[in-house]
Amino acid sequence: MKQQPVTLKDIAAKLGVSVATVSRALRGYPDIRPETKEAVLELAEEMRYRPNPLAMNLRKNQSNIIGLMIPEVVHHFFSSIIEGVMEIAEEQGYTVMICQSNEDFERERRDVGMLLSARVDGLLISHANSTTDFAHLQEYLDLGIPIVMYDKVTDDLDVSKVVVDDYQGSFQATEHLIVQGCTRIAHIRGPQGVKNAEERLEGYKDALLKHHLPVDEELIKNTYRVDLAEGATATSELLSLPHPPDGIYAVTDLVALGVMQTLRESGISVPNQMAVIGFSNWFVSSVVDPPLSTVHQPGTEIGKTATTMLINEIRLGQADQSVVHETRVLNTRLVVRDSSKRKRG
Amino acid sequence: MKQQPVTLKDIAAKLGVSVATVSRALRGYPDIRPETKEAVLELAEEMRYRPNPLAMNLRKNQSNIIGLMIPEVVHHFFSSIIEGVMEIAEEQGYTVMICQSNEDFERERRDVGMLLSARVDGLLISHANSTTDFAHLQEYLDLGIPIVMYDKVTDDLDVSKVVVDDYQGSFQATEHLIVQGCTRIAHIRGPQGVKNAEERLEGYKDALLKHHLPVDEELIKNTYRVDLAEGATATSELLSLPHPPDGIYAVTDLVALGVMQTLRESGISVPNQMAVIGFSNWFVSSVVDPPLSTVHQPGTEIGKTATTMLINEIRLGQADQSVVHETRVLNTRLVVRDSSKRKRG
DNA sequence: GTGAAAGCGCTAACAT
DNA sequence: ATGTTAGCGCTTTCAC
Repeated sequence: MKQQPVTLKDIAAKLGVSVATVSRALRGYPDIRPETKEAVLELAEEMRYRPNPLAMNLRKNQSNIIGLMIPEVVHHFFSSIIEGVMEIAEEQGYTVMICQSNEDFERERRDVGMLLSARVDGLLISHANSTTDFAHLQEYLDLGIPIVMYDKVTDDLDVSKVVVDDYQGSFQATEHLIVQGCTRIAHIRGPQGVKNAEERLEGYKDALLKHHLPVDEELIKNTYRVDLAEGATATSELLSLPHPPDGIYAVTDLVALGVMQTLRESGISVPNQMAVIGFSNWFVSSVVDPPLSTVHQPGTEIGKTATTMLINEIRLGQADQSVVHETRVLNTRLVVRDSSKRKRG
Repeated sequence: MKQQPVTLKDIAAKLGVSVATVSRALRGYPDIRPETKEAVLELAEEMRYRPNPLAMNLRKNQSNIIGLMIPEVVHHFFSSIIEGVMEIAEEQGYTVMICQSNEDFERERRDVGMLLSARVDGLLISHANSTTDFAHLQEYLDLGIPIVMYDKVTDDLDVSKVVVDDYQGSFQATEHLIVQGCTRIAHIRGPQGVKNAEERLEGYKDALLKHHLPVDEELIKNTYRVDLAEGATATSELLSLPHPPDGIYAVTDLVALGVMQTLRESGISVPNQMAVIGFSNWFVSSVVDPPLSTVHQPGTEIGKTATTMLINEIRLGQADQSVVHETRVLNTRLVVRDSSKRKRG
């Protein structure tokens, strides 16, 4: 009932030649008689021969699989990264094995181990917010398996990295609010110890300093899960301050949406009473009312760049050549929409 | 520099036993001396042995890989399906290889072939809107590789399927608008020949008929790419009708968002002048203003169900047992938000 | 120019 | 209870 896939042996048998000859013909090996080659190619085509990657890879001791650790699949920013990764991987003959950490360190460690067991040739990872110990990744490096970190990276590991310029993006977002006339700008920040959250905080502070505005710790709110609800809570707290802000810069669009919902419920008009800006440029930001200003992070580009770098390192490693790690910083782009656009005067 | 992964041979050598013994100890084979077993287990742990799946799979002639064809990765509905698929796959020891068809038939055919070459044990597919020829899938069936279709399915193939009850969801959405007092309800429909688009159209028509409302072809608009812009265009056309509708039911939320944008620009108030409802329940629908009523499609459940069914068929096939194909219809759920909620009276 | 044989890491008869 | 052998499909010496 279930027909077996065609193997080299099948072709060899039908042609009365050896398996080796068929193999050589198929991979365009030089020392082969043209007629033989042609006969093989023709029969292979006719029998719909497909090389068995498991056998090939076992032989070469490689899998042609790239592991991708991603915090959340259902998330515009991350799914656009996946898209970029897949595009390059497919183009280069690699397949992608995706695992979702859900921002959970234990799960990350388990899945990273699973990918190692699956013999991935390289790993792309944005680590969970809760990750502080990188021993599970060091294990890869000890085995000579390259890692490229993207988005959430750490200085603790000597690997190549792809990040966006969080500091610059954050600086621009804050400065934009200042230019719009805001003088008390709150920042709802990301989790402590997470690099890009820290950089965004720095960019925010430096923009204030540049414009001789005070950095008021009262106006800096923390998040932990970085979600809608935390944006809402932080906003309520900010509104109940004796001297509330006139602008809010949220660490990510989702949080900014929570901000906007609470403002709407509180009858505060955006942008005139309160200017709002987010970070990431999710699709949803463009369709809410008022459309949310934000900082665009080039998700697909991050995915493409990281994958290109990783495959490059994989190939260098296979050729026993030395690799030089590098950190690529991609530019963000300020996207001004109505939520921060004050009328002139 | 690059240390080789530990193999059974390494363990056997260190322990002075044969490879077979080590293999047996590791897989809990009965006929083995407790001391031997313990020694093996201990050393394997110490040496951080990980079985090479390529070797095991080559032996068993299976890959433990599930192929997943998905129209678009960056799409809330589809990424939640991916999440469901990954959850079950990981739980069952399978890995997922994802390919994106981008609604392009040629790309779908190519990628389906690539997955076949990668020797996937089974295939999950939502076919592209443009797919009418299913020979590339029949090839799987001929090879005894199970397929489960989800979301976009066809009657042309004898395989298991997972769909949502588009007809019922559509009927409910339309009836809801009628109950809210709409008497001229437009439908912006999905592409011709695509099954779920046709079913939604039927549900719409039948709801009108049930309530003795005429089906006016003028009020049925087509889409091809099913995007924001088409929703906007269709709305403009509907508004310029001599007798415009008082409710719009769009085939999917994205289209409904285009509808809402155009209505806002035209100064038409939602829901009172025009009630709007979409389909799919994207995350974005809950955060727009007014929040968009819609029909929830359980994406994660679709992914989980389809994967469970597929793995089941894979295992039955491996055990040479017969499989019975079935079609699972998951219920949709009407989500009423402000875009369709008319004031009483 | 082509065949024979070894081996990638593992499992499963078949021996002992 | 353990070792020996063969083989999964493929590539790559080494012969001839």
